[in-house]
Amino acid sequence: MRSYRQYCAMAKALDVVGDRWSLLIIRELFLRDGLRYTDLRDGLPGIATNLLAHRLRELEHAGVVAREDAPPPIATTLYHLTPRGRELRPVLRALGRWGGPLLANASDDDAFLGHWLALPAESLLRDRVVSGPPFEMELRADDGQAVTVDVADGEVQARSGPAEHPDLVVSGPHRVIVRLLAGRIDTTEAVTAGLSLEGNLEILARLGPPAPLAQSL
Amino acid sequence: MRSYRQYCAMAKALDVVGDRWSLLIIRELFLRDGLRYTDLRDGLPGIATNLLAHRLRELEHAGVVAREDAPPPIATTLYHLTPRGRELRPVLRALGRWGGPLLANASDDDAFLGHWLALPAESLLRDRVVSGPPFEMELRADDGQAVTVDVADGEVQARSGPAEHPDLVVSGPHRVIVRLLAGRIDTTEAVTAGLSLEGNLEILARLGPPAPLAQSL
DNA sequence: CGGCATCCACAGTGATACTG
DNA sequence: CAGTATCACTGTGGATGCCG
Repeated sequence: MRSYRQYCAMAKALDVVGDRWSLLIIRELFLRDGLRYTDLRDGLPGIATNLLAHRLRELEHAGVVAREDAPPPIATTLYHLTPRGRELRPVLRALGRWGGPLLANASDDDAFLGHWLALPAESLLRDRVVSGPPFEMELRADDGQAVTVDVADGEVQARSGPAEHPDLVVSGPHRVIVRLLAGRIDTTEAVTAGLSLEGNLEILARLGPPAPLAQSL
Repeated sequence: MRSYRQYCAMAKALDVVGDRWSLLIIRELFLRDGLRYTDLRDGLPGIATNLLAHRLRELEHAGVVAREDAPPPIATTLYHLTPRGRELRPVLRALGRWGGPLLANASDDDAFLGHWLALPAESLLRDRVVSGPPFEMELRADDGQAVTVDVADGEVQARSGPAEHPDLVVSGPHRVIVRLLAGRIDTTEAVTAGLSLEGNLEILARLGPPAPLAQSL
């Protein structure tokens, strides 16, 4: 993208991350750091491969992304966020919160990947019982990809991958999972809509209330 | 912009505000709400007029911007942010904070407009003496445009336009003003670099410390 | 003058094919 | 696996024209 050529912090930021696909590439690296080129491509349905290669070079040059020649057993290069790139987290979170309500009128044939569930999980859930025992929840979308949500000490952290000892496993259509996370439906309605809940259901009461914006999901 | 077609809140947000110029148009409406078309164009150096018209229609359709037929004396239409548009504030702030350090290596011929000073003023300044008396500071960049900074009760608010009874007037080259706001230079250095400070200098000590990111300005 | 629409040259984008 | 090459297409920037 050509520069805006404005002495303004926002314009300068957009000069770096305002290109089409750039922030979504960074989203993927946030969700699962240390990705191969093909993993990135698979995580970005719709991107053209030449464009991904071009963006990665731009972001690397801007100091947001770093490539690493993977350690011996693997013969590939891995893409990481630099510390400077990780400072984009507030930008991603603000965008995600603002965009949440727009999911309500999403198209049925929008692409979806299970590891994306980590985003609404972290942005919509709160631990209401700070003194409660830690617990682990596994979200499993229809594509089989699992996300682990760790709740402890008032903090909610989500990461890609299955849980070791989940107290609760939530699996089913991704749109139902997201609406449950947003508090738009309760567990009864979720089960009716095709969700499967296995484990300790009571821990769900500990989560929430969802952020106000989530109400429109 | 064509949609990313991903069931992801970030992608949906970028479908709406990810187009080139869109977030900068919203920046202008944040800084000075109720703008005429030409005011908007003048506040966005480099934009093509047809593109501005196109973006405004898209943003209006998305519910971010609303147009208003101005009240009788004036015969023009004014552009506003809707409540939904004003919810983009966290996005703009996060972007501005991240982009701040990039101003350090800005080009000398980057465009600048005085009312943009409201952005670094709000993002970099803090009122350290919550119990202190309110005061007013006027920033006046080289283009003559003034920004008023109101400090009271631990809050810092900046708005476009001159101050009624400024306790301090800061005028000079915009890059020097920004570096002073960021705490990269002190008043002595600022004056050496061409800044003029008129009024009560001691109130500057009440402002700051600047956010960590600002240190690289 | 404010608020666009039209036109054009060019840069960015997307789909597919191909290569080391 | 990790890209590069090609090419049709679309978006962008700049200039200019139009109309109340």
